[in-house]
Amino acid sequence: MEVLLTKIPSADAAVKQEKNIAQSVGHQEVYTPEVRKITYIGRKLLKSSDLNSSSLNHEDLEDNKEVDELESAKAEMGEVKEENERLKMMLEQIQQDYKSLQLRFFEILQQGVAKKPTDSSAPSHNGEAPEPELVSLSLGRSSTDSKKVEKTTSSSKTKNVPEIKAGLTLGLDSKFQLSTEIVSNPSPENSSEEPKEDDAGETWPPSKTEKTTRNGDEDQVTQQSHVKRARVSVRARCDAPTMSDGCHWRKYGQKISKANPCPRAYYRCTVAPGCPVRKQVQRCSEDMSVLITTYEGNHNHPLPVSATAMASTTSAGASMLLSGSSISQRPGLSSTATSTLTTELNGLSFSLHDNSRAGRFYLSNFTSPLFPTITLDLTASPSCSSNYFNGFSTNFPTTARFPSTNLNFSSSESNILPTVWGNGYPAYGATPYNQTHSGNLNLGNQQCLASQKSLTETLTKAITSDASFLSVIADAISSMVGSSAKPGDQTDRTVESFGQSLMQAISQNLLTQNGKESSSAPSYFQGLTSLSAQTGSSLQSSLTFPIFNSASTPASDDKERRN
DNA sequence: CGGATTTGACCTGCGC
DNA sequence: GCGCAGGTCAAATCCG
Repeated sequence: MEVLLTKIPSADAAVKQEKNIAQSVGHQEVYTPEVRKITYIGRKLLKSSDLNSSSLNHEDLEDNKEVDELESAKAEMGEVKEENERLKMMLEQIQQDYKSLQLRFFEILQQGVAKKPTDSSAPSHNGEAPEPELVSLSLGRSSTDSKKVEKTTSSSKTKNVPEIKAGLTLGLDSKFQLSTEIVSNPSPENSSEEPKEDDAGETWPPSKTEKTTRNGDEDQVTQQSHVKRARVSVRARCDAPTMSDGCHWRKYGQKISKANPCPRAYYRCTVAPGCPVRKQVQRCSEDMSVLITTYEGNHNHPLPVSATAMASTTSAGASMLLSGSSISQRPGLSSTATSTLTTELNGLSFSLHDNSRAGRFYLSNFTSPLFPTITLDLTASPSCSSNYFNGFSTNFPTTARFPSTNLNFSSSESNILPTVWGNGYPAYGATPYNQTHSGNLNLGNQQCLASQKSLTETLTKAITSDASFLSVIADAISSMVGSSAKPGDQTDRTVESFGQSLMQAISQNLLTQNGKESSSAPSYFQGLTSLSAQTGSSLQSSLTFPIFNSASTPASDDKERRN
């Protein structure tokens, strides 16, 4: 009987320990092999205790064994607890770093755009252009490269060079040229619903109908919403007449603009009647292989799966743009000198440029100056990266009212995206861009060149072959930009951990957008996972990236070129 | 025959 | 007020 009395409490203790382990582990959300081991031991003890309770003829040796196992289990439990504490502290540290970095990022942004109110006030009287902002967030591009681009851009144009307040380009240094122009009107407050426009069904632009049906006050409101409407542009190398974005479009007009000899086609979303979303498609005058697509408006209907990625991209881009605009209007912030902040994250160079004195201007030359435009530039080739800036800068309207933000997702692999967004049209693998693949990975750290190249390739593939990933990046940046900044934070590690912040934001957006979908993860995502794992981010491996492949491709390109 | 595209006309905003 | 440019409309046309 004594044996039974001693064994039963030990079994109870094992059960209690197992429960405690489960509770503590569940609370910490950390499941280590040690925990599983202890749990297994506890179950084992409980099982043996049940057996012993039924048969009272076991020896004391077995009892001593169990006691020893229990002791060891207790010791392991203590270790696990300590490890959990360490992990918890690490998590807190990472969160603090992320927050501080985010705050620092916004400080830099605000410093970059703070000069705008003081500068734009005086020159506006002289008819000069208000200075748009260009926030530069460069992936895989060293600061010197960025400066070089800026230098070439600014040097090539000395007259009509409005200043850039701040530049944010997210690019992989490469020769691959892909960019798209998306126009979207979702201001943060209007992105979900735009009663005045979307509810009306047909609203873009509302000038005609509203003028006849609304009074003056409503016109003011309309004008305000009109001003609020943001455009997101994406430039892409594409031989197809239009870029596949998953939606169905109907062409309703075509015009030849003054600045671009290539005709501009106007499309209207026909997925649902009354959808206010329009898009403009125009080829780059400098490089006919570059297709510039401009989206504007919010879909008032459920989107096909293949169209959600681009829609989220436009929405995120527009949100980012509008967020930046609001920041730029903050008063009381002193201007800062041109600065370039660069950090290297696992071989990727994150550059933050403040071009407040760089004297550059970035605005789409074919989008109306009435609309704030964000350009997602995935190109870095001579014709559409540096020349892209030059070309636009020379054609910028001098009365631009809104800042333009450029996101440069450059890639050296020029053959990736066209095969995806170009509806399987022949890729640009034969172009010289491919030959400059690794030579332009100017990441600033020769020691990590191999890993840099591999990571750059991974990200490049992800960005260029899948617009969903692009949207994730846009969302990530949007979330970072859209957050409120708090002054007075530490500045030492902010730049250094900026890349971590970005990657965390990307990871979070990845999980948010794709976490519930399951499919085989693309190879580039595996690379991203490893990249993110090294930066303290957590990624899951079961993500899916829908590819644009179902959109209509109006066969009007030849006819357009005829005109 | 129905849907999509073309294309000239028209509207609107802006600068001079 | 006029001219210009961007954007849209709608009849004509094309195409599967």
